[in-house]
This record gives sequence, structure tokens and C-alpha cells, in this order.
Amino acid sequence: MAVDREQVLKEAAALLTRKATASMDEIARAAGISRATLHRHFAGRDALVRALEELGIRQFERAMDAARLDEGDPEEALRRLLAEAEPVFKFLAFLYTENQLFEGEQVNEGWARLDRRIHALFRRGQEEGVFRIDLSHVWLTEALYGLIGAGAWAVLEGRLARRELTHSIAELLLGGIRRSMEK
Amino acid sequence: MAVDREQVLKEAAALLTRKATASMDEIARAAGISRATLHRHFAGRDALVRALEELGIRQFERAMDAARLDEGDPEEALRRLLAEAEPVFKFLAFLYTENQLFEGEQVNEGWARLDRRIHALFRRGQEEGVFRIDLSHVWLTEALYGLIGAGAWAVLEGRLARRELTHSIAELLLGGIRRSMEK
Amino acid sequence: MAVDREQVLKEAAALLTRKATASMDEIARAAGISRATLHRHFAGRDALVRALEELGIRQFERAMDAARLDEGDPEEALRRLLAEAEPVFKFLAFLYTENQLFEGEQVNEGWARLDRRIHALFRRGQEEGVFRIDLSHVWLTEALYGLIGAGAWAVLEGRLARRELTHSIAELLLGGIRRSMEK
Amino acid sequence: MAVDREQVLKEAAALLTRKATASMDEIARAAGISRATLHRHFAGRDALVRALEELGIRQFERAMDAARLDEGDPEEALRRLLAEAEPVFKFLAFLYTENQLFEGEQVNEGWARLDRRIHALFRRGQEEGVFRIDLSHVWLTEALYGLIGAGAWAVLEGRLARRELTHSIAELLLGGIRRSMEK
DNA sequence: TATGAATGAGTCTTCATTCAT
DNA sequence: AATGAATGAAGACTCATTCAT
Repeated sequence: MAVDREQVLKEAAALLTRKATASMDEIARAAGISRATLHRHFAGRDALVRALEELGIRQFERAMDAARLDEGDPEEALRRLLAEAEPVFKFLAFLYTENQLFEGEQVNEGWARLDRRIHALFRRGQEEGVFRIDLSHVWLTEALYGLIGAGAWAVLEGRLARRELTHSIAELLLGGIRRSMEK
Repeated sequence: MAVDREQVLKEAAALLTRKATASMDEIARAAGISRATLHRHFAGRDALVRALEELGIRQFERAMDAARLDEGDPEEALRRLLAEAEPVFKFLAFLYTENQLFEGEQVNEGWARLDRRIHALFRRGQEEGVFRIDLSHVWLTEALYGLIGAGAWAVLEGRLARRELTHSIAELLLGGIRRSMEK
Repeated sequence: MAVDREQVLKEAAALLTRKATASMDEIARAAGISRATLHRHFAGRDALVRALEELGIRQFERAMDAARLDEGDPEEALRRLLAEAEPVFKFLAFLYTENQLFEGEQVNEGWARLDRRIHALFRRGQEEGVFRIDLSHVWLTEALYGLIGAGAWAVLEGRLARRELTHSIAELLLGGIRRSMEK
Repeated sequence: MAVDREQVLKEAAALLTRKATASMDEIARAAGISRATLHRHFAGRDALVRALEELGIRQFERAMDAARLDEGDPEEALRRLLAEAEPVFKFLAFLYTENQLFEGEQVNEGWARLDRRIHALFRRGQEEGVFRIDLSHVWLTEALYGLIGAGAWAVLEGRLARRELTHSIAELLLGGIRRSMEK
């Protein structure tokens, strides 16, 4: 009757995405285990949140791997990334938002690793003359996150069709990034 | 020694923007009044948050008025809006983020009013042939909020220079929205 | 309806002396206040225990003052001390025992202050040729505490009459078990 | 890999002497077994503590046997007892202190048995005219325990040299503090 | 009106104990 | 016989809110 740690994390992610203030009790119940068992697997709430972050990081990294970010046309690479990561947008949005509100302390090394890979993509695009260079790759990265968050929430609240999600983000972002002839 | 309700709100906004989980006690102390007095002015935490929302809404509306959203070139109107609202970006980002995480129930009527004005701007731009029409004005509005949030947090975390803030948002957003000749 | 902090401490002392593991809830109830109020007055259990120690220290110091430890015959001074401190023996025994079991960390400065005064008494007795010098004043102090503790517990458990308490301690400490020739 | 019950008790005694609030988990780990196994050997924490008491009682009784309490000069018998029991003073002090704080209910029959033997020694001394008779043998017994406890703690805290321990107790108990003329 | 004081409700956390392998 | 896993029970602590001055 061993509890699947990964499964618990998934349930916690799903619940917290819906209700960020869910108590440890609610999380435990959602995962079908007792509060004490939840604590056995994740010592304290902070540990659980950190584990959730790592889950999100892992999932996003997997999407990056699958998207082969550093291959081919940067624009196409970005589109592939959005397509691959789409299933975890909601979760990423939660983590992103949560981080804004609650941290401020030290940032998980994992996020920095992700940032570096996105930075690299944007820089590559700029060097190859595909992306405009008057906006820093750091800001482009932040903007990507912001749009992913906005899109995910918009879907959740029924303001955007799920099927349009990646397209909407990609079009807006690339339209801005893409070097226009007349510029 | 009558308590200045507006002043209390300002202090609360400033504190909560820095620490979203601040307790009523911390808020009261930041405002220089007692917890009981805070409760006398805002019956309950929810009431305080709602008042904060209204403060944010009012401030944003004032920026909209000053920007004369429905006059002249839509692109210029958007730039004016960003310039006028810049001082409250941080606060707006907090409210936006807070809303995402904690509400989901009914949305304040005020936000809907704001939304309508932004919607109108984007629609006008689309009708005048300035903004692309393959992205809905609703999504454009969400994207605007998302980029404002991302920008404000990026500034707070030192990833973006404050002086580049509005320019970065405007360029990214308009570059995407602006109808390119060759498209 | 202001809660008398001192009174709460007294009640807590009385209860804990009887039941060392009493919960904060039990202590609060014994003091006739709510758990939350108890926490308002003493932030956490540790703070309460520390306050109890200070109460004990204060009471013992008052007894020392009243006994005029550094006046007259050291033997008489010791007897006076025992007589004056007798009402708080039970409480002191609790604190002494509690300290043995739970601390080991840093010792309250107050206890060190008490120790110094007792040390001084024994040293004075040794210098005046009244007390034997082959046992260090430090050990004599420890022995005094040990006998006070033993006596207090013996009374509590009905193995020693309260009226014989100070006499029993004083006689044993001063004269030992051995039957003296000259007595 | 049969668990050595005696060995577990020794480890538990050693740990609890240092940290009276050690959890079953800590005890189990100190003994190198799992919590579940600890529970299989001692049904519940109380059972473990009772077993520890019995271990202490057994060890103290063995010391009494070795000291031949009822032979020869009572004073010498007492000195022999202290010498024989010295290695277990620390443990006895722990049990004594623990008993004061946590029990108070019914006392282990074993302790009563020990008490009787000590009582007998003191009574014999009184009858033989060696010990003073104005202090009851019950109190003398309590005082002996108290001094053993005080001495053991004093050694632990570095206030008394281990080598002086039995001598310090014996001298104080037998001779008291007062400087005797004939000494 | 403003506030120090008090508290009910709820959360996190720990621990001793049981269960299934 | 031994143990990893699970949990009910209990305690500490916090917070929003109310009350009496």
C-alpha cells in the first residue's frame, strides 16, 4: 500500500492550482492519504512546495528537451517549446505566480537553469538575425513567462479557448520579436 | 486624531505588495494604527482587500482618463496609457496576481469596467486597421495585463531597469499587435 | 478584565509542579484564560518556562534578602535562608528538576546569580572556620539544592512532615548523619 | 539477527540520560533498530520506561549485594554502597528525577524493595548508636537519593570531579558541613 | 473614536502506535 | 523476527475578529 510520492505531488499540484491556500489537510485528503503520511513524505509545507517546484522544473525541462531548443530556426524552436509545454502551462503559471507572491528569498537553482536555456534560445535568435535586438533576452524571457501565465489563467477563467492557447501566445510573442522588414 | 482611510489603504498596498501574506496585525502596524481600528475601518480582511482592489481600479481608471484612450491613434493611446499607469504597475501586478491565486469566484465589477475600456481600445485599433485581427481583443487585454505583471516583477527583482519598463512592454506588445506590411 | 500576568504565572507554577507535562491548554484553563490569551502573554511554551524560572529566581532572591545571608553566624544564616525559602521549596524543586532533565543548553543568568550568593555564604563559613574546608563550596551548594529538592518531593509524597522540612534539611546538611560525640 | 533486549535498554538508558525527551524514534535509532522493532520488544513507551526502571533497580540491588549492607560498621557499609553503585549514579539520578516529574501515581514495587534495604541500613546504624536518631531513617534515605542525584548532575555539568563524587557524597552525608572539633 | 485585551477557529506538526510485507 | 509505511490523537501556535474601556 505504498504511497506513490509522484502521484501525491500530482494531486497536490492539481489542488493547489485550483486553490492556492489549500491546507495540508485538504492536500492530504485530495491525495487519499492521511495528514501524517503527507508529512512523512514532505517534511512541512515548505518542503512540499519546493518539491512541487522541482516537479514543475522537471516537467518544463522535459518539454525543452523534447522541443530541441537549440536546433533549427529559433522561431520554430519557440513554437515547439510552447507546444510541448502546453500541458503544464497551468501548473507553471501557478508556480510562477506563487513565486512572485511568496518568495523573494532565495530562488531555486532549478529556475535559474531553466532561465539560462530560454535566454540561450533568445540570444541565438538575436545572433541569427531572426529576433529583434533592441529588447534584452532577459526581458523576452520574462515576457514569455508572463504570457504563459496570462494565457493559462485566461483559459482557466474561460476567456480563451484551450485550443487557441499556444497559438495566441506564439503569435503575440513572435510578432513582437520577429524582426520586421520596415523597422 | 481621525484615521485617514486613504492613507491606511496606501500603507496596506505598499506592505502587501512586498509581502502578500502580511497579517492584519502587520498591516495595522504599518499603517500606524491598532488592529482594532483597522477592523473598524474595514470590516474584515476581505473588505480590506476589496477596498484595495477599488483603489487600484480607481488609480488605473484615472490613468485611462489621462491617457484619453479613445482619442487619436490607438497605438499612441496605448503608449499613453502605459506611461500614465506606470507608477501603479507594481500595485496592479499585485492585485492581478492576487486575484489569480485567491479568487476565481465572482469578479469585482470594477475590473470588468476596466476590461471594457481596454477591450474598446483594442477593438478600435482592429477596426481602424492598426492592430491585427487574428488575435481577439480579449486575449490582447489579458496579454497586456500579463506583460504589465511580468514587467513589474522583473523590475522588483532587478531584472529590468525601471526606466525601460514601459518601453519594453510597449515595444513587445505593439510589435506583436502592429500589422506588419509584409504580413 | 485585564489578566494578571503574575497570577497566571502562579497558577502555571502550581499546575506544572503537580504535572510537569501539562499542556498549554491545561495551563490556560487552570489560569482561567483561553489558550490564545496565554500565548499573548507568553509567546510559546519556552517563554512561559523561562518566565517561571525568573519567578522562582526572584522568589528565592527575596528569601535570600530576607535571610541576610552575609550577616552573623553562617550556620544561622543558612537556617534563616531555609526558613525564609521554605514556602517556595516545592516550586524550586520543580524548576531544579526540570532544568536537569530538559536543559543542558545555556543556563539562565539568574541561576548563576543565585549560585554566587550561596557560594559566598559557604565560603564565608569556611573562612570563618565554621564550615569544613575539605568539601568545595560548589559541591556544598549543589548538595543544598539536592536536599531541598529531595525534601520537597518527600513532603509531596507524604514521606516527610512539612513542619519537619527545614529542620531536616538544616540538621542533615549542617551535622551529617554521624552521631557526634559532643552532641 | 536477534535483537539483544538488554543492549537496547542500555542504549535507551544512555540516550534518555542525556535527553529525557528523546522520542521512540530517536531511541530506536540509537539502538540501531527500527521503531517497529522497538515496539515489538517493549509494548509502548511506558513499558520501556518501566523496563528501564527495573534495569536500574537490578543494577542498584547488585551494588547493594556487593556492598554487603548488613555487615559490619554501618558507616563503612554506606561507603561500600556508594563505591559499588557509583557507576550507575547517573542512570539512577535520571530515574529518580524522571519519577519525581512524571509519576506520582503508583510506585514501582522494586523501588520499595530498595527503600526497605536502605531503611534497614540506617535503622541498624541508629540502633547500633552510630547514626543520629533525631532524623528518621526515611528522611535519611530520601536525602541519600537527593545527594546521589545532585552529585551525578554536578559531575555531568562539570561542577564536580568524577573522582570526588562518592567521597563528596559520603562525607557530606556522614559528617555534614559543620567543622567538628575532634576532626 | 480608538484601542488594549481576549478569544474561537483553524493550521501545522509531532509522536506513539499499528499494519502489511 | 524485523521493518517500511501509515495513521489517529494530541499539542503548539497563529490569526482574524470581537469586546469593554
